[in-house]
Amino acid sequence: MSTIRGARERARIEVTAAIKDEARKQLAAEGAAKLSLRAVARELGMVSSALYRYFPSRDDLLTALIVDAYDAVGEVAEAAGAKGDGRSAPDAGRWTAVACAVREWALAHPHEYALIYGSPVPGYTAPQDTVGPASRVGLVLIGVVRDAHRAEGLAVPALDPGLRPEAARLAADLAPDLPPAVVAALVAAWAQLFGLISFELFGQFNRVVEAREQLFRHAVHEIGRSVGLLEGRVPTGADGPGA
Amino acid sequence: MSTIRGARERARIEVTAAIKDEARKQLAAEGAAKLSLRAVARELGMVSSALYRYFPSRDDLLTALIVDAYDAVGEVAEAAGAKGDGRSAPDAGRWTAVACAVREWALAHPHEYALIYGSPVPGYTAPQDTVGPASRVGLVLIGVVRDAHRAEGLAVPALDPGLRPEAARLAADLAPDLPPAVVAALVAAWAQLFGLISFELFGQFNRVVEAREQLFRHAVHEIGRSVGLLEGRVPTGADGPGA
DNA sequence: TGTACATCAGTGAACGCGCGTTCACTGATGTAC
DNA sequence: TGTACATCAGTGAACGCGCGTTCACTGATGTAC
Repeated sequence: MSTIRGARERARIEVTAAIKDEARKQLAAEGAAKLSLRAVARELGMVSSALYRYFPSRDDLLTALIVDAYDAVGEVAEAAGAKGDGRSAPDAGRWTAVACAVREWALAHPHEYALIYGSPVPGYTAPQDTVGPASRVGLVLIGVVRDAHRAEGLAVPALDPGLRPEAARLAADLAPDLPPAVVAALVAAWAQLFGLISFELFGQFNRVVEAREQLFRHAVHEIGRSVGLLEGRVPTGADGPGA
Repeated sequence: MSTIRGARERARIEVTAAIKDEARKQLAAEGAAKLSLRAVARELGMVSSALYRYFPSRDDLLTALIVDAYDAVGEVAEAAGAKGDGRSAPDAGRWTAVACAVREWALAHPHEYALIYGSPVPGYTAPQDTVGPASRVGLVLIGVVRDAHRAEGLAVPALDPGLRPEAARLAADLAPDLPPAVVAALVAAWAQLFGLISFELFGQFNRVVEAREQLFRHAVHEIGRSVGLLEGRVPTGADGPGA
């Protein structure tokens, strides 16, 4: 029924995809601010007004790209988080695997990464459609920690009393089954993880850091510890004793 | 001698400053990608070609704004780092003070922050002039940790063997007087700190985190611990025992 | 199966806009004698 | 102090460009009888 509805519908799906692909190419070449409907149409051999059959405006095309990007990185994170799923797996390893998967996706798609985790596009405000896809990576991180908690493999971190109400609120919203201290630490960890990726991608590590993957893995491992994940081995080598 | 050289020179300095101020205003209104020489000139009651007496091109104006922004946040960080300077001060407190100062500057100047710590402006490559100013915040953080180290108030963190060569290289480049493990942790901490600020500023915390300053302070305190700074009190409240 | 009509993808011209940069110029400010 | 010349900030017109969006249109694809 809804599978194949005829040439018209199939053509529409294909052309829509072609427009998004070409737009992604231009994103990679010029950045989001310079993404232009006319240039996309030109490259596809269409006339610019034809695109309006597919996207009512430039902003809607941007929104579609943003949703796709969130979904792409979310999928990659979910796949990495699923490997060796369940409580038998070493959770510190899964945590690192998810972080590394996100980083690798970002390195492979720097402009799509910038689109969703960089400075907001001026004059553009993300509509409601983006919030679901935007949360996928976060949910994977929560999932890893939840599994560790269920397996009693979590050392609940200390919680600053001043942060207690906010931590309780965050936990109620995001993961009622986890200790508030863990959820608060998770939210911070989430931001810190993307901070490492953004600094690498946006050039702040240029002429400073060389062994970027190693530094990343090490830092991610430490961040994992900050949310309570117990000692695993860092894949690049052995650990010394902790503080 | 070099102080006052006549009306022409003074006028030049004033007009240059006025151009940068107006450009900063437009940055705040529209973002870096849409910064336009013509709009700046228009707002100043000049003709667009007149700006070429002051900046040889749009990119040079952008560079000047970038340098100014790095200098502004660097100055703020240095001031916060200098308060209670020397080894008698509680270094964890200074660490937090520097981080909070940077965050507050960022909240007050979101577009200037985005200009230097957000996604790179497409088609623009930062010239050499920016590297000095760009390193000021990092140097302040190194300074705080160095003072702690001199006062023997530093718990040198464990170093993953796989990271040892990179850590040694980083230490040689950035702070030969500090243990390599500390320098590697510092570089990661630097990125993580800005990750927290960027997530807040770029909207990732919208509808998620409410008590942002508290979460920030807490996370910064933990990051300070990850580089080896010893227990201080978090200004917002008391700490529980560590892991 | 065949015809009449509806749908809709794509066209091409046009609207009105803003941009960075160049160039020959005017006229005020500064300098040397 | 006064004159001749050099410097240089700012003008105004122009160049060539690209943009998002609208609109009346053509012609192919799909639908109902």
